[in-house]
Amino acid sequence: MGKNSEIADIFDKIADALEFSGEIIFKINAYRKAARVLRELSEDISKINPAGIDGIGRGMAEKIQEYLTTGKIKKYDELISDIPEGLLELLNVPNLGPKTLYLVYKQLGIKNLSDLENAVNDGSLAELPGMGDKKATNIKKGIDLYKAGKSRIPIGLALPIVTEIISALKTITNKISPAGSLRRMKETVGDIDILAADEDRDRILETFVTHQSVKNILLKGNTKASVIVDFHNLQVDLRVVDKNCWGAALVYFTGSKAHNVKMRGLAKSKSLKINEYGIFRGEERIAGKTEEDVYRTLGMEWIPPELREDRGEIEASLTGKLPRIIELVDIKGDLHIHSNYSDGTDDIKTIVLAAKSLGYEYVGICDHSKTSRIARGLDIETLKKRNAEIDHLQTEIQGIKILKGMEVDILSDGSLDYPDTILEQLDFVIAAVHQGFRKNVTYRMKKAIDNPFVDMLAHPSGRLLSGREGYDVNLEEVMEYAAKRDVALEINASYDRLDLNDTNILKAKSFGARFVIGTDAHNTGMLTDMRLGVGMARRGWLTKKDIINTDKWEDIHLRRRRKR
DNA sequence: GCCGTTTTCGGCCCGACTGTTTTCAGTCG
Repeated sequence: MGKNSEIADIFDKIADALEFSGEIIFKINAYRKAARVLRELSEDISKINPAGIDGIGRGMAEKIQEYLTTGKIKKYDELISDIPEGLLELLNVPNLGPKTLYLVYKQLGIKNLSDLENAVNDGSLAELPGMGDKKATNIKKGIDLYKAGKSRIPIGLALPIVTEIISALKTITNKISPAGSLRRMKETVGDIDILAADEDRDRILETFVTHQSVKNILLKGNTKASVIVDFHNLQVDLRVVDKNCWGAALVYFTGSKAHNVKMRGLAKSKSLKINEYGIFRGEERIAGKTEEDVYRTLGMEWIPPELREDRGEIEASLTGKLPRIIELVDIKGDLHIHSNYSDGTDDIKTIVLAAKSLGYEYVGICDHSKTSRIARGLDIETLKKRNAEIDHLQTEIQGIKILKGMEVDILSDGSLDYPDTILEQLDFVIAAVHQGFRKNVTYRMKKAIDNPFVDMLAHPSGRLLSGREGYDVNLEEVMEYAAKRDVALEINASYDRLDLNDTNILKAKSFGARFVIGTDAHNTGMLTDMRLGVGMARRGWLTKKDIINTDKWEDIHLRRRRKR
């Protein structure tokens, strides 16, 4: 939705500028809310009357109209006129907020990231009023996270733009696929690789570099082109190969590097040579048309891209012991969805119908508990009201089971946010840490796991791909504890979380843990993030059996159903 | 800046944590 997100971006930038200038927080929040509303709007804002939408008042409606007619918003231009360009970008540095940014700007004249780094390193930042060594150290950490996060973006953000480009190219050729880390479903991606096979290379390359998302062309030759797209300044490389080389090229460009190195070594041990054009015995090309062909020639089964990290997949393939990893179609329901009873956007009925249209057999409504005030957590009365609504709705809607779940906060002493008598009335409980990230998290999580009504543990590490460190927790200890007590570990499929990630999944699996994949969706559009969670599970070598929401609801071996 | 309307003004965004402080400010979710 082009205009919607363009205007939303400007509103967010206005909010940043206001925050920097010390404006009252309510005005800032009004802009942020309007931005969010615009992003989540299903209609094109240029086609409807913005007045009347919740969160868009007269002022916002006027600014929207102004943008639609003139292409700019005067208020924004005025606000940023005396702020150095790029300065507000530093608000994305974790641990550096608007107040501190204003302080270092006024006192030290800091205008960009390298200024900031210098001020941290030479100690001048630490000497400012209200600052100190620890704050400076935290900002330094923030700078490191910021830099690391900037070079790669979450796969969930990259997928839509890649899908868009690929579908544009599909009008020309059917032989086209993402490659690289995107195809392997890594949690973040740097550059994007796309592979195509076509006779008419010029036409496909030309279509690619003239795609509407392309901001500038880095290079364009006979077989490949590189561009920067107008989305997080992402670099996208397209390579076009001969149809006969498709399989070999796809293996080569999918990687990983470690996987390819081992494959080449294997080929060499059989007196063969493997490259992006095929497998060769001397001068003779003996394979390369399909991926299956390539692997078979080396005595292997085809290996799913998500496993190609040299974590034992080549050995397993050679001995016919590759696991049959989970697929998206195996998922029978989503158990982590927020309704508008807490901080979700959609009402329960909308969610249920969306879940049904995805083919799910059951859907778990899963709102925040009362202590998560900012997320509009439910007090007990509201919870009862919500549950009654679910009961009523179930009489109305057939063909999908609606489950009463809650994402219940683990409090600072490790107790849960509702008494057991309330937890008992729910179909399932996902326990979650939402505050006190540095405070006895290991102890608190274990204590929560001890509660017989806790069935699952939400986003166990707590890290965000956008740059928040996870909880201060001994994750292995918690995962092993949960595995022994039959509490399922969540693979949170929200694009910024992907938590547990692949390495943690592999570790947890070694403890015999069971898993649940949930989207943590806050609107129905986010339900499709399930594919990201499944991707993570596949990277963690999980099969259908490892994941509880691949079973029918009645058959799920739920913690609370155990004999106690 | 938005919202409701018993109020066209006065609420709204609250609590935890950290680090700097000695009573609080900044950041985060």
